[in-house]
Amino acid sequence: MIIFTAKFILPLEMLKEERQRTILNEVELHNRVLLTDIAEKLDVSIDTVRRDVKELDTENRLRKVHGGAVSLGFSNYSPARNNVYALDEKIAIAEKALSLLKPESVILIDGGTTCLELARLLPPHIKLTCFTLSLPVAMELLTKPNIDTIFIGGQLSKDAQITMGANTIHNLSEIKVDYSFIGTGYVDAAFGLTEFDWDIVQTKKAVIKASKKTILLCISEKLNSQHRFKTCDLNAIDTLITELEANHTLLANFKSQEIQLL
Amino acid sequence: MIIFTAKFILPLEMLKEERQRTILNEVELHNRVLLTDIAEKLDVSIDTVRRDVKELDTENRLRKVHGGAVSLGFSNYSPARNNVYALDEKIAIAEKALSLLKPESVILIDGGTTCLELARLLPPHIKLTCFTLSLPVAMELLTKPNIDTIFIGGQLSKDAQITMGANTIHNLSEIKVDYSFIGTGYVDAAFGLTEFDWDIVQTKKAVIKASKKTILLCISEKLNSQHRFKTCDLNAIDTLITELEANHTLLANFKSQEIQLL
DNA sequence: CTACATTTTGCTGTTTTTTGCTTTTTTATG
DNA sequence: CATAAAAAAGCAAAAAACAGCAAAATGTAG
Repeated sequence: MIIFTAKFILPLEMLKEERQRTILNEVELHNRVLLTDIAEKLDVSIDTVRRDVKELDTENRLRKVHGGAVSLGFSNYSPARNNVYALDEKIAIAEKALSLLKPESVILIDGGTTCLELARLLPPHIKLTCFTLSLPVAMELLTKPNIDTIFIGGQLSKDAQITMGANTIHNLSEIKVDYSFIGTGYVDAAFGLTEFDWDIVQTKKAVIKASKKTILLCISEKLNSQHRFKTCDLNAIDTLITELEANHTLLANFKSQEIQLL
Repeated sequence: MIIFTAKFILPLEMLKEERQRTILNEVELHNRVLLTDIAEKLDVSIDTVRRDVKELDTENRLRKVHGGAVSLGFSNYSPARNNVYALDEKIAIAEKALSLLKPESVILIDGGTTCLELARLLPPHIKLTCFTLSLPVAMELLTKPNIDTIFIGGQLSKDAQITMGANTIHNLSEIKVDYSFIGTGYVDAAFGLTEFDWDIVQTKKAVIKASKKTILLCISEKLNSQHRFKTCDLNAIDTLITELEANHTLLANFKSQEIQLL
């Protein structure tokens, strides 16, 4: 494609102010800009744009990066803070899950941040017998006075901080819980639950087998994604809890199945 | 003046920041990613992804592993040990215990603050297979790259933060380790090791039975004290480690026995 | 209106960063 | 120990940033 640019046809001389305003707008709209794009769009040299962006950077109105600029909120993170990804969504899911809990029942809580959130939010008065294979979940459950915690032994995975492997699977084969709350790496209406890791899949299979009912906790962002190893089909799951309303568009694919949406 | 500008079909350029943000999202969403997957998804070379992940790793925003990256997740657990009683003594004991460790051996580490200190001080390079029934010890062992950790399952005690009970004892009956490092509530040259709690005694008995050699870690303050339930006689112990010199007066009673003092 | 200082802008190298490629080394795994 | 995959190291091309300079625009004062 060839663009003909007649420079003198543009009589509107832009003030520096206006230019910078435009750049800021662009950044706030798209979270990022390329210097070259701006230069072309405003028909000024790349150097001018660079100088503008540099100024805006020193004024802390955006952050200049190699090749462009990004909005300040874009890369904001606090390393010290307890930064769980999508924490609000996970809390919403955990709260829905809580409504399923019947006192005196025997449940199993899987690893992962969503399940950990469920463990955190368990009310102190509720009486439960709770199995888990996640170290952080177990730590959390110890703080609940009325929960009897049983840890499923086995080889510990440094990444997932859960026990897995043959011994764990064998131990799981000897129990049967009323409900298990599990997470998954990926879920798809057609392909079911999948994982990145083969060992995790084996463990999750054993968990599902050890459960009368299985409840999947899953933020909507994971819906319609898949990976290498398959845990189970979707119909092995009894209830799917996301942070969305049950009739949300994104859940349409999952609605037809014999699965309870929450 | 007329300017002819030949505009190329840009392959939608991505800023480095955007790429890294995408990688972080993926990691936080699924807990782990493959470098190759990311490279394909973002349509950049594997080297670029590797460099990005390396940067993010040094910034402590994820952990780089062979072939991919994993989320830091909840691994930033550091149980405060500000208020550990007699910490210096316990560190001294743990350091002596370290000298007993042979690479590639299979050991068991009990619960209690002294044993936890031993776990903390394990050097990162040493290769060990390590059993434990203590939640805090297990958490600590997860941070050691070359230690294979196996958690002995069972019912969790809220006080001691270890598994115990029939299931734990049964699980212990099926293993045999080279060394076990145990603590005790009370120890006396004549009465042996005793505890306040009956269940703990049963568990410790099972631990000793599962060990070729048993090493008792014990601060001198506990010497010559006793309580209600008996774990074992002193001669069931192979090595006694205190913070004292082996020829200290307080250890006189223990010297006569067929027990190694350290 | 002119003379002159100041700011802005675009242009010219030069330097730095980024990125993909190749080769070598290391690591994982059977 | 052999094989394959991944990481590391080094290199070169391309893009971007930078520094300096000069033309143009703007402002100011006489």
